[in-house]
Amino acid sequence: MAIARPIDRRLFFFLDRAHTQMAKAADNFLSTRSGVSTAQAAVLIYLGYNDNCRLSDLAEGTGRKNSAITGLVTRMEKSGLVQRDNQMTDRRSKTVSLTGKGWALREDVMNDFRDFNERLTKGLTDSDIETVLKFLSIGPENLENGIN
Amino acid sequence: MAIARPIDRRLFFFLDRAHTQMAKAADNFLSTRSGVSTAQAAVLIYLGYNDNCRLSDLAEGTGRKNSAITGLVTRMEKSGLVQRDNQMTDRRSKTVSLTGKGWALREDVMNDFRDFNERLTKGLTDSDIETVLKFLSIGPENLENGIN
DNA sequence: CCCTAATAATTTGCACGTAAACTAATTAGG
DNA sequence: CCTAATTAGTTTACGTGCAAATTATTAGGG
Repeated sequence: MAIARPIDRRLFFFLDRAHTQMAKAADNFLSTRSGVSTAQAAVLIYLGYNDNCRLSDLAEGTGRKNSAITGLVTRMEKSGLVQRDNQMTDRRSKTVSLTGKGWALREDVMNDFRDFNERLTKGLTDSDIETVLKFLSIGPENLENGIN
Repeated sequence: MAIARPIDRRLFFFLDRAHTQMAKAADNFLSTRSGVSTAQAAVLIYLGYNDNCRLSDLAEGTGRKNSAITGLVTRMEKSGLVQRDNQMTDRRSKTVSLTGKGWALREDVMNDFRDFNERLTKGLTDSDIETVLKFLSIGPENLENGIN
């Protein structure tokens, strides 16, 4: 019943709520501006750096599973932001690339992110930010390994 | 094109990826143990402190909308963890309470969280954790206000 | 007292994620 | 060369969230 550091207890609740609410806030921020979701924004950003990559690369790069990417890319294809193409060298795989519309929207999204990041880091020093980054990046590696 | 602090750029990516992956890790951690999702775990925890509350209170307390709670509670009711009851004083509202099975599972979940928090904070000092908490709690308030 | 406001919960339609099963194409080993 | 394993992508079934519309009940103002 007694817990060594009471701070530990709070951390989960903050994480759970922050996880839901920051995602909501980010989604809200973007959708009232560029009119795109965070998930789709991440795709736009990634493709800007890795245009014409395979679907699997996009999944890997954005931290999603292939099945999630299938639906995501399909929706974005329908709104004319990206396009699928068959790869000649390997007929199993397909590539994704930004359309003109996709490139244009990516510009807006990048600017939105700059604003969003400014709000996000307001009141935090560079050193604080490093700590947060350390925390955020600790999650995936450290947590998954201990479980399997 | 030139960005003042390159650290700002990374923050979004880390946030997006961390958001997805930590939730996944937490879900994984819990489901391979107590066999419950993070969303349902949050309900168990909350009800432990506020048993027999209204559905709206549960929504408020867990940071979700009523419509999300309706489905969540329905699923948990089906697995026998909680139960709905009509409130006599106000026939519009219903209350939720933990069943015996729900109380038992909550115990496990509390222990899982303790372990999870330990992994989560490994390598961070108390001061680091305070910074992270500051960051996590900055989100909701600061972000939403600037938009509306 | 009645008609309108507000409130509690639900329903509907959509976005987004997973896991697991499946199809099709490629690669590796006997 | 042919079969077995692997890989790429999709499909299916489901959990979880939102916003907006709907239903039922309560509360409040004329």
